[in-house]
Amino acid sequence: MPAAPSPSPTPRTPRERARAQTVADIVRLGREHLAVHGAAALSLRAVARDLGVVSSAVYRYVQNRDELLTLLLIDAYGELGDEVDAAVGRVVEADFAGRFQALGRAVRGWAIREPARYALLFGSPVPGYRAPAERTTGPGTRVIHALMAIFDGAWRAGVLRAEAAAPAAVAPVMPAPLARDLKAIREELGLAVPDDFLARGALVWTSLFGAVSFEVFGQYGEGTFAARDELFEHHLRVLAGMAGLE
Amino acid sequence: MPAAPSPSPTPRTPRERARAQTVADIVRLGREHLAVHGAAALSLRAVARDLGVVSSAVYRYVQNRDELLTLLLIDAYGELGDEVDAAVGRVVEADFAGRFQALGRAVRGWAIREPARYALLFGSPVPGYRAPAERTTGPGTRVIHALMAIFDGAWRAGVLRAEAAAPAAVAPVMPAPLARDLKAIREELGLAVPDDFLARGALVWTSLFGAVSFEVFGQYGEGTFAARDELFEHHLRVLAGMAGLE
DNA sequence: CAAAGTCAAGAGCACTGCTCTCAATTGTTG
DNA sequence: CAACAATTGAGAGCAGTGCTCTTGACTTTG
Repeated sequence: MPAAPSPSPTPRTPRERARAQTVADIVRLGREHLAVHGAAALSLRAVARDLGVVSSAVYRYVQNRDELLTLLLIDAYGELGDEVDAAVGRVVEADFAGRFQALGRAVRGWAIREPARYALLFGSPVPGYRAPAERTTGPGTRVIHALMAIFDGAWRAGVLRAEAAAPAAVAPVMPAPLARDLKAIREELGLAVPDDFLARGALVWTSLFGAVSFEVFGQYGEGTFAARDELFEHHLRVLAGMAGLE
Repeated sequence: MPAAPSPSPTPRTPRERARAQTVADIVRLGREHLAVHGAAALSLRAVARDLGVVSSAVYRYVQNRDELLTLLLIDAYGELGDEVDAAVGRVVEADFAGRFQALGRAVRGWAIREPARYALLFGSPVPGYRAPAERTTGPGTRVIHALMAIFDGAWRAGVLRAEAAAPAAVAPVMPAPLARDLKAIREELGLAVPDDFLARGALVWTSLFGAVSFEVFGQYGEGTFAARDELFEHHLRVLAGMAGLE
């Protein structure tokens, strides 16, 4: 049973230390392969070769290819979350629009710098691979939490434009099932923003990643949109306005 | 040289007819495999087995795995484009908001019904595979063209809310490089909508696919948003408002 | 110091994409 | 209609993949 012992937060024995180091090396090499060749081309044998070890040996440290993918998933979520948090933290707390822009730029910057890892997180799911929710939901929700914290802070500060949320006939009332979802989310995250802003926040969230994905995955046509930076900045402004910021 | 003769719009000789039929069978089987197992798991050998033929035989009809992917790409783009066109056409031409909603619902409906094929079109690119632009841009631009036609029609009809495009300080002036891109797009598609609406149309485009991708790729959390239909309808309304429709 | 635990290596299975050769079939043409 | 040529399918084979199992050696621990 080569499975790693579950309760090993800090390696104590020298053996555990060596083992943790080897696993870390495997993740590092896997990250490099992932960045260069993409997720579907991630090969345990190639990692083993780079590690200077025969292929079967890595199965001592990693259960299978899927578990390595999970480790890389967590690793990538962590790095993205760190960069987003750092970027947001660099803007003064009261500047909600500025924080939102910083978040958006951080996501886009990381995605462009790490297209393969971004694809692993937000692209089409790897066939046959199902991310274990209990290990990935935590790191995977940091960005949306940061985004919602900005919107919620703006609401509490009273700087969300009420007119933005319900201009003209844009349904100010939520259907019951959706209102239930929004209520659960608001309670779980300890938010105060009302339904329409919350739902708009979700749309801003998906729209942000939609714009980034289009750029990273090459969905924009060849000739169209050479001014990617300016286009994204424009989108950020419009999205901020859609959320009621600024 | 087993490559198919380029100019073969309509097969004339019996051999060409049989050949075209075999290629069609391969695409059909490939589509089924794609729908069930996903793009990365698409196996020429498996298709050959289903075709009742040895693996090397299919190379007589399809150059390699990548070309089969290209055929499936075109096939999927075509089907999505057909469904979108049909859905839009079912709404009276003057009802621009209705046409937009129909387009959005058609995209989402097809994506949910065909997640693997949707992932092939709009998910992370298949590693090592580069879609040949000369064969895929045509079928691949039908949705955005349909979307832009709706916005342009609304503009020409004078029903785009001008206030939506430039509320308060939301940059009414475009940076020069972006303005150049927008000008080129407007001229190529024969549009009349001004810059800000055009850029917002692009954002609506990416946002629509962002929302659909989140849903299809399972990016929403487990418990969150059980009311997917209502959420999407809300998003459609907000996006329509963002574009200035309605 | 010996037992227990851990490890790397190698062989092997089933699968993949793809190439090449060879024989047979098939359609076309003199 | 028969001969020819193009086309096709089969099979072997190469290099790669994930993964399992056994074997022998090594390290840590009681």
